[in-house]
Formats: sequence, C-alpha cells, structure tokens
Amino acid sequence: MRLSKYYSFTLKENPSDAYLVSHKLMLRAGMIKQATSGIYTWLPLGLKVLNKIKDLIRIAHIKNDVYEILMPTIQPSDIWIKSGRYDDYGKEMLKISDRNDNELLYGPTNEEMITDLVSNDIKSYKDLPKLLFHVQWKFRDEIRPRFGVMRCREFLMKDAYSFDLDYENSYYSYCKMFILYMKIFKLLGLKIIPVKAASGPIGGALSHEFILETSSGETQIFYDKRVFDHDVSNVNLTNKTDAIVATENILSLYSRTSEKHDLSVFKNTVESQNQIISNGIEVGHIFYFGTKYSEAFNANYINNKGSKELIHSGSYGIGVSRLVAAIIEANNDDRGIKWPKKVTPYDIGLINVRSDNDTCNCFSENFYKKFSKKYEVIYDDRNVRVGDKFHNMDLLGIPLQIIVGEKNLLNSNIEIKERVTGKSELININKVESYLEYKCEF
RNA sequence: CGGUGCGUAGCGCAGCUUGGUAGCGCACUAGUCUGGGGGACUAGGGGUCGUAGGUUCAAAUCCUGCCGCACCGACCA
Repeated sequence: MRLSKYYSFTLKENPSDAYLVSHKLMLRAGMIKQATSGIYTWLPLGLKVLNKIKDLIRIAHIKNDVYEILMPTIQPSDIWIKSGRYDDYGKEMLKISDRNDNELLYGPTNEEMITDLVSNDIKSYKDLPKLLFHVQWKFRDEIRPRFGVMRCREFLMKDAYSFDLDYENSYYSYCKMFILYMKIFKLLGLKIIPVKAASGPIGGALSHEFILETSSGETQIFYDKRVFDHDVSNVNLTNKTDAIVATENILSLYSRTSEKHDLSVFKNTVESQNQIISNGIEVGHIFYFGTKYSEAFNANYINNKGSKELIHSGSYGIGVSRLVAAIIEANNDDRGIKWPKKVTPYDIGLINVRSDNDTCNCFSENFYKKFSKKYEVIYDDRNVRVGDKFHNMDLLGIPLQIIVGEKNLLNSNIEIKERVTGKSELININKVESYLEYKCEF
C-alpha cells in the first residue's frame, strides 16, 4: 500500500474529547471517526485491524467445529416477548418500528433468535451437540457511552452458542469454549485473566468473564498469580476429559472481579506472594443457561427412548471491536501504537528517507514491489520530511520499519527498526530477505 | 436519567466579563531554500461563531428555547 494513495489522515494533537490512550491513538492514527455519541465509522486502517482480529477468531472457531452463520441486526420483537426479555432488557434495547407499525429491534444479542432457529432444526438426540457462532454488529443503548470503541453503543461482537443433550454435555461445551478462548487470547498476544462472573448454587448458572489486564481498566480484579502457570496451547479440545480437566485446573485458582470478591477466602486460600490485585477490561464473557431459552422456544429433541427432552444451551461472547482498543491499551508508548504481529494492519513500514533522491526512490520502489508479494507493506512514498515519516510510522505502530537512506545505500545497507524495542540495525541489502523471514515469522 | 461543563476554519484554542463588521498555532495551497526525527522564509485560501428566536442603531459577545458533545454517578462485550 502506498501511503500517498491511502485514506490516512493522522493528527499531531490529541482530540480534546478523548481520555483513554487507546481512544486518543485510534483517533490520531486515523482508525476511527465518531459519527455520534458511541457510534463510529471505521476507516481503512482501523477496519483492517478489526477484520484481522475477526478472522483470527472466526478461523479458531471453525477449526474446532463451531460453525459460522450470520443472523440479522434487526430482529422481530415477538421472540423477545416469548423469552420474557422484551421488557426486562430495558432501555438499553433500541426498539424501532417499520412502516406497518411492526415492532422491531436492533439486536443487542442473539439468544432468542438462534434458539428459535435451532428449535426448528434439531429433532433427535443424534443431531446434538451443535455449536454455532456469528460475528455481527450489535446495538446497546448505553446510558453513557465513552472511551471510544471501548464502550460504545454500536459494536462488533462474536457470539457463539452451544446446544447439548444435557448438563454434562453442555459442561463439556462450556469447557471447550473456555479453553478455546484462552487459546484465542494467547494467539492475540494478550494477557487474559479468566474470572468468575456468577457464583450461583450448584447446578446453577455458570459464567466467566475474560479480563485483559490494563491499568486503565474499569473492572477491578483479584486473582492468584498461578492462573498463568497453565499452558493451554496443547489441550486437545476434541477430548472431553482434556478440556474439562484443563478448565478445572485454571478455575480451581482464585480469580474474581470486585463484585464477587471475598476478602477472607482470598487471604486464606491464596499465598500472599501470589495475591494480585489489578484492573482490567472485559473482552469476553461466557454463560451456561441450562434450559432457560429452550423452554421458552420449545427447543426439544427426542432421546433414544423416544421421549422429549429440553436442549441445554450456553453462549459465548467476545467483544471484537472492543479488542481493537484493548490491544492498543496494552501495547502503546508515548510515540503511538505498538501492534502485536498477529493483528498488525501491516507487517512492514517502508520509509524512503529521501524522496528527491533517485537512488533511494529506485531502491524503495523495487523493495516495495518485491516484498509486497510476501508481506503487507506500507510504503511511505510521500514527498514529506523524514521527521514526518518517522513520527507517522511510529504512531501507526507498524512492527518493522525499513529505512532507506542515501548514505546507507552507498554501503549496500538499509536500516531496520523494530517498533516495540525502538532498536535499529543496519542490514546488508543482500541479507534483507532472510532477515525479514526471521523477523516476521510467527 | 440526575449533577457539571462545552459548542468560534480540518485539529487544538483565544476573543465573550465591558456588544462595534473574527484571531492564533498546527494542517492546507503556490513559490524559494532545505533534506535522517513533525524544518525555514515569502505569499495565499478557508468561518451561516451549533441552531431558532429576542433585546439593540449594531450580537461570537447580552436574554430565552431547542439541538449536539463531553466529564462525574447507576448498566454492559
């Protein structure tokens, strides 16, 4: 991508309305633009990151037999009346009516819609289990939207739903999704703490939140440091025992938000050197519902004895658009964003230091043409001062900067700088290809 | 929804108290110089002062209504 042709308008100064680092940087880097309170346009750079995160999550689900569908943003009100949530959801739900005065709503979530769907298709115990997900825009009319896309009204969410025979099987789905979430967040390079979100009676609702630890987070968390001793990357999710054991190992350790925090339990069960109190942002939330929605929608199946049973269901959400901000919140410095390699909008930022110099131009052009085939490259081909290019590339947070200057070229070198460390080194132009292969591998 | 502020050029702001025909920095346009960390100089362009009404010879400025945005509190991925 040539920066001269891109739709990229960056800001030197911080917009006055932004308080959170991620919000400031997303505006300054030209990733988003506010349309009205809590509603944003995603500009090319922001959309590219959003799509990368979305795809990474999608693929992780599909690989694990959770299949993608796409439900509408607009829903009929009757299914919400059926579940009893039409009034319960309150003013956060945006209700609208069509030209025939039919009551519709902009979906804040999709339990009703998907249970309605599944109730028609699932007939036999042989049809279960089924796991489905979609990534769709949601609208929740927040009382007070703030912090950019961190807490906005229109947001992109991945929501998955599980349908099982009974509690035992549903619990396996829950654990499978739990570990899948841990794997996804690890892939995204995020330090995530799973915390207990509801402590109901035995057999009651299971629920956990996934919190990204950052100082600016709105949720206070209390946890046992050893939560991180568990490496989930090798857990085989197709194996019921493995998934459940892995989940229970993690959940056996103390980890709660302030609402569920019990100081005496914390002090008595966690060794003092392992007690961590910090802040974070909720980026995922999973629930086991039991038969709550199946009852409302008559979602039954016939068991092997010929009688009807209610389906057990659960739902599993990840705030995709919120993750963009959350990742920035966890990866920035005073110069700008520092993208983790997995979600960076571009791998390489090519800076032509002297756009009035034939040697530099020629080399940069060739480099761009060659390496664009293998990597995603931003080529800053604008005829502006170097300082401008350096500051801009640092702001955008591209992990590797290739700096092409006249003097270095005369010695057959180019400079390669890493955004995260700020360190740079001179590399012989003949060794660039292997160097990049090494640096960009992940 | 309650409490508090704000709305003047693309962005950040001054001007408002004490009414007199709108200004600064950045950005933008043209040119010259410059060329490894947001460079310098010269010359330019761009504003229904959120909106509607009122007071006045005269309103960005005073008064009233409305709209929008943000901050502090209770909800949430």
